Amino acid sequence: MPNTYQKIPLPVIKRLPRYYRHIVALHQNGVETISSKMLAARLGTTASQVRQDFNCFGGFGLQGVGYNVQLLVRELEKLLFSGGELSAVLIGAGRLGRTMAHFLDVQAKGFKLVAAFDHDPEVIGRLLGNVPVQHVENLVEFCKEHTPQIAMLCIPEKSAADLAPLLPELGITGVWNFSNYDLSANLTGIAVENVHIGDSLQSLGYRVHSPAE
Amino acid sequence: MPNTYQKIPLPVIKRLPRYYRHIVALHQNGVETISSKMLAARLGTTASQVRQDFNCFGGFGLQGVGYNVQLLVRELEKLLFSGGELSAVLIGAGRLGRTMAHFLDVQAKGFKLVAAFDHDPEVIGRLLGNVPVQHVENLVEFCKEHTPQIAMLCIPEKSAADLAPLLPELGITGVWNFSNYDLSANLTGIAVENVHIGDSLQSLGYRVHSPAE
DNA sequence: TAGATTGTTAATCGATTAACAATC
DNA sequence: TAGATTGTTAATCGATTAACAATC
Repeated sequence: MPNTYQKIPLPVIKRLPRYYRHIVALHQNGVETISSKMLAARLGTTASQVRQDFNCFGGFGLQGVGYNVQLLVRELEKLLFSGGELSAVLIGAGRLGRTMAHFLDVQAKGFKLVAAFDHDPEVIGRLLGNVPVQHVENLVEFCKEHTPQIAMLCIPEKSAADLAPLLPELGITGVWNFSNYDLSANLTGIAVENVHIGDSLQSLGYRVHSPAE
Repeated sequence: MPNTYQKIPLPVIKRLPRYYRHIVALHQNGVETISSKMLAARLGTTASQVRQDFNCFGGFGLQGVGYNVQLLVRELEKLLFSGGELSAVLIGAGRLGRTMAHFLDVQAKGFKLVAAFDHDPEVIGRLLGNVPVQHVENLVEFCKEHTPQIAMLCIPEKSAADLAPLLPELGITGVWNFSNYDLSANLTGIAVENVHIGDSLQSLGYRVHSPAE
């Protein structure tokens, strides 16, 4: 089916988790049907955007009626979680890395921590969940054997820059990047999600300081 | 000077920390001058964008020559850090909260952790840096007395929803929000920076799963 | 002076919002 | 049938990119 495919804009994809959270909440409150207008009001957006977004995936709604909440839950779960559990390796088991690995493993749905790596003897051997931190020199062999899909990068910029070119060879298909190194530009065929908490905080500082608006 | 003011677009503000990082690196490498073209290449963006962005703050460059790196460092530091150190309180001293408070206090420039609050007896009394976790019932009084500027929200969605309307009264001018509750819509006059790590991970999952692109 | 590169205006692109015919 | 609300096309808005005159 060539040319049938329609690219989903990234902004839409990034809104999916938020839709999902709100729809699940509605479902738990026993709401059975919701209009784009009411959903938009909850989310602080416009009814147009809700309809446009849902229609990227092919109209879940019923004209004159609205959206069936249960169906919406199912469709969003299909979008977000079908395809099975994703296995993740942590690279950099410092404080931030350990916290994020715990988050992924325990609080997030659809992900599993399968290994953790560091070069600091202080943290090697330490347990994250039931995964022990290994020396990073084992990383290549581990990936060859277990083919994890996700790499969590919680290492300094310099180390990330060194590691980046290796990622495709390791078979990694998604990177959750907490390092300052900007991966997006340098990788193709690998999904990258950058979480630059330092930048985030700095930009907040600017806005608090600046007289503007 | 009415109407002279020109609003800086949020996307530009969010790029400032990244410019700053790269410019500092150049400065440390002894680079004295850089053109928008070369800087853009480093950043993976366009020369046009670099020039447009810098010109929001009034041309730091010299036609025919480029940008003086040292001057750029100074100007960006003026933008990002002038106005003095910002004091921050942590609300929610769980694992994520403690990690982020540590980051803000120790790794980030221009911020200082001055208090931490929770309601869990398990963590109350515990030290973060040299700040002990207090019971959250002390929050209002603490803010009245010490007027911290930043609140770090590391609490569940429900608690954040309850807390949100209080923030203006507390004199908070910036929120670094790690809760799922979407503050942006509900606050005016307070800068909000949302870090939705759960959403971030979920959207990565979608992109890894989806056949697209 | 000639070459380079900025500051700034104009053109393009994409995302958001509005409008409305289709239809439950 | 009338009212409501979607799916979808059109209009608007803002951000990014391109172009070029100003000027070092």
